[in-house]
Amino acid sequence: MDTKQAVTALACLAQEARLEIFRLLVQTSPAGLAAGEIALKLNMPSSTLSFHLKELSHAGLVKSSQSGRFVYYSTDFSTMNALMAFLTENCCGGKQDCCPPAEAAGEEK
Amino acid sequence: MDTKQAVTALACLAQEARLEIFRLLVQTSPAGLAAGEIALKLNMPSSTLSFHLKELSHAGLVKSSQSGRFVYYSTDFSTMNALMAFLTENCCGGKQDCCPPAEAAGEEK
DNA sequence: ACTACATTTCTATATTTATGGAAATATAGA
DNA sequence: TCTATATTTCCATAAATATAGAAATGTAGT
Repeated sequence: MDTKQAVTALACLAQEARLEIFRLLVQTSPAGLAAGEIALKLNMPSSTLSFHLKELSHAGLVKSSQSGRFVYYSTDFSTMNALMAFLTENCCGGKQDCCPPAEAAGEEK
Repeated sequence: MDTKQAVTALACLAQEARLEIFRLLVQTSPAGLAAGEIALKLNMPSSTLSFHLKELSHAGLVKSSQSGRFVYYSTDFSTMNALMAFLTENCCGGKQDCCPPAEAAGEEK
């Protein structure tokens, strides 16, 4: 992931409505939710939701699949993964400090 | 860190100029740099830089300390830490998947 | 106090982004 | 085809954000 992609992904999550949408999809992962269900749960006009879903899709943070009249959205974890790696590397000095995974390997600095 | 703080921090980093500033400060951590040095390195007008530094300060991502006529800026890792924790918890389903052990550079799933 | 330099605030402007109603599009069933 | 429902696109408007020159402020040395 390069800087531009990171900025796009960050900008996507840096918006209350979109962060809510994304968190909801994380919670319901991997099944996902139809657009209408999201709109209902978050009490959001469909056009506004559609706008945000497009942004999230464009940033690669969510993926969609049509099923009949419904469009299901779900988290694309690979992008979130890449974003976390980018931040760890570029914004945490590569230090484990910023990434507390409670790992077993025992490497310490 | 609550949602509002997370959105503020994310919005701060979701801007090319600010991300550059922050990365530069991470690289020069923990010493930090004077505002003028940053402006020089990034070739940025001082007023523009000052605007962005204020944003970063307000988000708690950087801290400053005056020394004579210079104001030194440096990374506040505790906020970045909290942001990473927030993302891991809320946007990665609490899974380790999103928080790779940093040593596996080119690992692909 | 005066000068030099560092940084911030003021100000205006340009640009981007968010919102939501209305219309259009897509899908399925009778 | 007609109708009902799901989702998206179109559009206008409102709001937030970025940029940078000019002026103001702060700090130190003479």
